[in-house]
Amino acid sequence: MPESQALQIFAARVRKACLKAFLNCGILAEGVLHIFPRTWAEGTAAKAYSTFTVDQGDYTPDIEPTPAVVNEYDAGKMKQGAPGRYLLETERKSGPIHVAVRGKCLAISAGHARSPFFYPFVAHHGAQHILVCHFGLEGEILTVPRYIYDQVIARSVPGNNPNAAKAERLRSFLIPRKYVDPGAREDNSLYKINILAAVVMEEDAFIVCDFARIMQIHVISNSRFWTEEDMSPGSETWKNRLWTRYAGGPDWILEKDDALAVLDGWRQKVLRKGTETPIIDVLLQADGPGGGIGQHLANDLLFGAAIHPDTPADVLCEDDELYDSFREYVETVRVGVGVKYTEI
DNA sequence: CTTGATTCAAGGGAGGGCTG
DNA sequence: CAGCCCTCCCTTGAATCAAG
Repeated sequence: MPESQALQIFAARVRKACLKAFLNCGILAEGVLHIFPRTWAEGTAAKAYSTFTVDQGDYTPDIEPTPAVVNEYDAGKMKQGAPGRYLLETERKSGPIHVAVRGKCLAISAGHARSPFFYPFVAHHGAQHILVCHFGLEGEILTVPRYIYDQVIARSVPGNNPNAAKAERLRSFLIPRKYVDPGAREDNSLYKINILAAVVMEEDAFIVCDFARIMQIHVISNSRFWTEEDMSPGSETWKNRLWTRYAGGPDWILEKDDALAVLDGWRQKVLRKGTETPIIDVLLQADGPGGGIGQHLANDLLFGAAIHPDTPADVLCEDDELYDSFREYVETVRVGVGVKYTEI
């Protein structure tokens, strides 16, 4: 699910569900962060690869001191003293969920946050972690009932890597047969799922999974509690910490003025230096004027703007009328092309 | 030498097509 | 029919190639 609009819709649904829960029960949905190093990629001799990175900030483990039982396979992949090891060794305290999206990246806060708006009289102590997801090729985030989540993570098996020793380290979780859809393949092999991390609530869990193990996750911790402000466009956290791990942005939906400025700057550069790269390829560059909108949305946008994807960038930039029509179309981009808020 | 453009590898499941 | 091979799915970033 590397698509901007799919993430925006997921985020909108989470916010709606949280608001509904608050209106019905008077509390915000709370969750804790689980990580599963046993499912993470480890790269090859020829190519280094790291699924996980962490920004510990000023967090200290004594904030969440309750010891946790560390799974042996997780411990094998994330050794004592490795960055982020504190996320394994102690129990997380639960806290309200906040969600933010920028381009193809999604961020979910979990654990011990207290919104000053909803909890004006509660002491603001404790820690919180934000899980930032970069979905890469085929990663996705799903919502599953908590009782199913508990069954699935209960048992891990060797993954499908042809190297048996490596498969032992790159593990998968076993999906109980009763949850396999009718019509799925009918052989005797195991049904597996790679859950890299999860935000776990009382009745549901958001699971971050990727059969190819190519997506990447980044955890940001803090000693002070996070706020909704931290997860909003323009905040210090938003600008300097939340999204710095992965290339991309400004977001065409949430940071439109900045995105248009980048687009205009890109045009000037093309006019000076010229490039025949097809506009579709330009939009797919994470650092380019598309800011990481993803392949499907880029094609949808060009279709909506009536511009052929293979149009050379200099043809688009040198024609005032063509460029202006494209720019005006970019200004109309909302939560997703062809998707109305009412459908969410 | 610099810059830009292109190629490649990383990952695992699914399904089509072929062979024994 | 089992088993195997091949292709598709699609992004990132390093490596390589090409042009100025």
